[in-house]
Amino acid sequence: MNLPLHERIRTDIEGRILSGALVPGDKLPTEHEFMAEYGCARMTVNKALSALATAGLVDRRKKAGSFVARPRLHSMVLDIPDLMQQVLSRGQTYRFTLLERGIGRSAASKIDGGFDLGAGKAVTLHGLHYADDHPLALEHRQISLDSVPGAEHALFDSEPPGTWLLQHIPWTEAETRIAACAADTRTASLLQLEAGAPLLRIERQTWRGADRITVVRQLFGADAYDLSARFKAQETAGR
Amino acid sequence: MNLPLHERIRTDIEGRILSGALVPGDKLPTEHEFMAEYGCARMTVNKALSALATAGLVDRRKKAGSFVARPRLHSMVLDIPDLMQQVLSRGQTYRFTLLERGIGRSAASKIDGGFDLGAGKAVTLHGLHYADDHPLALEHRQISLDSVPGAEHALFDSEPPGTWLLQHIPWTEAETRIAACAADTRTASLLQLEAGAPLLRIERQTWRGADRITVVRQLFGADAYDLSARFKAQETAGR
DNA sequence: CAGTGGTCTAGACCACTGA
DNA sequence: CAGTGGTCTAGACCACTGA
Repeated sequence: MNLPLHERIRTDIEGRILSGALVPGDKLPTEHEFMAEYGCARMTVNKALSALATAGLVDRRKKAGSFVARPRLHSMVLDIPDLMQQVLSRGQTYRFTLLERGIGRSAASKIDGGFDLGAGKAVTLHGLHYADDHPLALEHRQISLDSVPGAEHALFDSEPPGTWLLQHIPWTEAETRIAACAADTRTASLLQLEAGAPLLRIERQTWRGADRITVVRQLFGADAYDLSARFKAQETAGR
Repeated sequence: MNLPLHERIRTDIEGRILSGALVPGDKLPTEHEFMAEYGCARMTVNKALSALATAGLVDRRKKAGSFVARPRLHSMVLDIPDLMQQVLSRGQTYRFTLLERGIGRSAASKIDGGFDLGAGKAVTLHGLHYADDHPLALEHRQISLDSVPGAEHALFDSEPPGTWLLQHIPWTEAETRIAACAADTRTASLLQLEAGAPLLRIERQTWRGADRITVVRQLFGADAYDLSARFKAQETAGR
């Protein structure tokens, strides 16, 4: 427990805020006052306060000073591990089966839900994820061949398309939508459920810079999956 | 567009990584080499590289140097706006109706799903969120009276419990689970759906430090709600 | 105008860890 | 052992913005 000084200053101030000794809106001492309090250079105080500002715990305004920020509660970190990894880490066997595969204009077999690969050519894939030989999720995916030419001849037999993509094309941005829906008869039979059974639907589009990489929709049986997210309040409130 | 120097160095290096000019595993120049390249002090280079390390784009190892990090893809930022705010921002009217309210040991009417307020006393609330007088979500919530004594006499008529809590007890940590389920007959009738209709189920527990604040389960009709998350790849990969 | 934070410098000492 | 990043100092100049 021999933290650097700027970390100790940071956690010290953080403690005053989280304990409620300082409440949102309260003014913090100035950097010069902290310098005197901790007997250190201003850069060291600045590093601690800047980190707290980046973390969203503190608002800093020139001339006015630094203030305890009002909590922002509009985002949380959602853990979405790779499906194959997650199944394996539970000690189950994992398998992916490709049901269907086609190549064409991406608009032709568009995945509904508002996501869109644009006008170029794309590979369209339908497949099933299995955990311990029980169907876990039905996947419908398009991969842009403009952005990922290598997808044209990839087999997707040993690893599922999502895992393959991660290793070939790191993405820089993704958008995810999560909803519930009822299974149609075809989906129900593939997932070994009854028609109308509730499904968790996850749709995601990913980009690399301005290039659209892939659009995917995954359907999970209600008992098969849940998402879990753990969030420490201000750590991602930076923007 | 007159960024400070450390920001320009940062975005410059970031550009080399995102464009693919530098790939994961590549060694970056040392701080001294960057000093020469940009003609600045080492602290300025250090600030840029430290920010990239915090963002997860770069791994830094003493003696060895700085390297382009392998992408980590296991978390994304999920926007979960306040329900009342979201309804109002769509231009709809919002209303919350309390159906039931009780006080007792929190264990007695525990919300299933693994979340738990512990042994203390708690207020239990059942209520309905309405958008434009149409039921949007059924909420079942417990609030710890040890952590939030003021909840005992709060009315929850003008604002829903979640909004009330945000303004009284800022939380520091939350865990969320998301799943699909089928509506039982009582839930279906309250949400004006048919029994067995698919629902999106969101369960959340929040803490303030070590204190458990609240456990909530919200059930949304499949058409009524979806979650959306947008994620820029490495920005939250800090941990 | 004057106080505040934002940035930058040119050094310094050190811990760590790979060669 | 030697190179690297981690930290810290004691200054400096400046832009911003509230009084």
